[in-house]
Amino acid sequence: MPELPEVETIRLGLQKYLVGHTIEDVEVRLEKIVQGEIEHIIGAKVTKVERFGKGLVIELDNGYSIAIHIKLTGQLVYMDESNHPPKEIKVIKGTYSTLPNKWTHVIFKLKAESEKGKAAYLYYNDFRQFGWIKIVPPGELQKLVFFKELGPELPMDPSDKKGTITLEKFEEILSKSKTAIKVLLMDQKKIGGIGNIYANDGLFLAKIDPKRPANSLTENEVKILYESLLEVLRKGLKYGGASELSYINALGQEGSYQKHFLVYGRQGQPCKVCGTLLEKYMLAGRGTYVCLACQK
DNA sequence: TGCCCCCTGCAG
DNA sequence: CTGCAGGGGGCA
Repeated sequence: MPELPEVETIRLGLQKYLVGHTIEDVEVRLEKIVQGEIEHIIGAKVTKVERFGKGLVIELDNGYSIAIHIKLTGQLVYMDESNHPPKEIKVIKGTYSTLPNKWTHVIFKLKAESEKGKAAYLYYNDFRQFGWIKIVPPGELQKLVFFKELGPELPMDPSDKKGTITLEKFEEILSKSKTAIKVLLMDQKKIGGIGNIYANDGLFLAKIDPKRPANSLTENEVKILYESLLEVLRKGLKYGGASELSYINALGQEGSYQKHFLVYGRQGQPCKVCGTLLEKYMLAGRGTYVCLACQK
């Protein structure tokens, strides 16, 4: 998923449905996914769900938190007792199943919020098993490598100015690096949240060649790229993320940004601007999609 | 800064 | 069967 718009979509769902629930029990079916001591979160209540780049943090009322990274194929799905009969959710492209299934590695059992409320479950599924869940003691979140080294983000919400990357800051980040611009955009230590889909689409929208050294962009190109990235990220969020392989939101629903890809995954198909057939090549080990006519 | 690796499953 | 997949950590 697993880029900023997808993780943010999951966060919005968890914030809505998880907050207020008390964790009654945690069933770990695949040990390597979970680090830390489970007993510290039993009996604690969820107070808030935050996102840092592509990482999620579930905050608890006893000061502990649950840090989660779903990597490429993790899923966090909330279901309460009203889910009868159990609905099927997408597991992998073309494969649907009810929960829990063979890819469910952790199950959080949640108490009802009130006597009348319904008990619920939060399932963590991950067919490639790359994701992780860490039980973090109070105040120790910043000790995790992922959070310690995560760079600032682009301001998805125009009103969110704190700690986000302004155009001036973006210019500064690019000017200090001669790495290929696409590789820099995806470097989470420099900029948090952008992955392969939105880097490809953003560069296309800005008409910039992904291989260009970051510091070779003109002032105007930097400005256009900044606005293009914000546009594709916001569009991704608006469509609830891109469900290519296995991404689904906190209720198990698919997003639809994949229907609006500009260049990602569209090699051999015509450019939406000029009609030239799009190309694909590998750059730093990642699929890179371009219109050779539009992007310079 | 670049490569290999962690895994499983699907497309070609 | 081989190669590739929204990520990123650890190593040279």
